[in-house]
Amino acid sequence: MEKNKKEHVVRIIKILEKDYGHVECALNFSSPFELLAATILSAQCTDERVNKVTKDLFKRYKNVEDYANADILELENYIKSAGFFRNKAKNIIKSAQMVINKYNGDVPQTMKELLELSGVARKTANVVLGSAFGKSEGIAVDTHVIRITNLLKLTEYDDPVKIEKDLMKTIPKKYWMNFSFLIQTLGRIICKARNPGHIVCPLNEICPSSQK
DNA sequence: AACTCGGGGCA
DNA sequence: TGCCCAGAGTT
Repeated sequence: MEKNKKEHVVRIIKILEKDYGHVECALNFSSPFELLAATILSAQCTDERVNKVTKDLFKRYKNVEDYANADILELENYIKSAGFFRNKAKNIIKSAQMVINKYNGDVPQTMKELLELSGVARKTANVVLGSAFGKSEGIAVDTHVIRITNLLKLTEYDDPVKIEKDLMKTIPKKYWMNFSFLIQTLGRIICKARNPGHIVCPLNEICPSSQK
């Protein structure tokens, strides 16, 4: 029973990997702090918009010190189109200062420590742990994951904490990071919140919610 | 549990 | 032009 559920999820992952690959992160970054900043920016914002913003942002600010010493109004201006820019600018600067003061400039690599940074909750921490360090402690659950795992009947709740626990039981650990990436990609391109593209969906043979 | 924080995309 | 989308923090 439990074994069948695992095989079913792995089958879903394999199908999505054929279309969307193994990149394991939708955000562009070249250092752990850049990924942290990009992931803080991705709250309530699409990854495409974040990548547009970080293109210039990462040219202006080169390292953790640059963010820690940033003028908040200037930083706000760079990230404006990511939304909630006042909160996010404050959070990025505060997190940079904490990384320097508490961790000697290195982004911490545990869930417990990451959650203490500002602008970082479980979703962001899971993305950073998985994509920057390959040290997943959980599964990044965003609205795409909630919507799509419920459609697939892998989960049956709206509570992200409950969903993450359920998924951690059924998904083998080595797939944890890529699972979120693949579901988010599917959600962005095909299985949208409004008007899901059942006809062109690579999962339409498997998905209980797909009309045949 | 409810509220706040902004901007972009689409009808 | 108004509605919907996408997380974290505070009260």
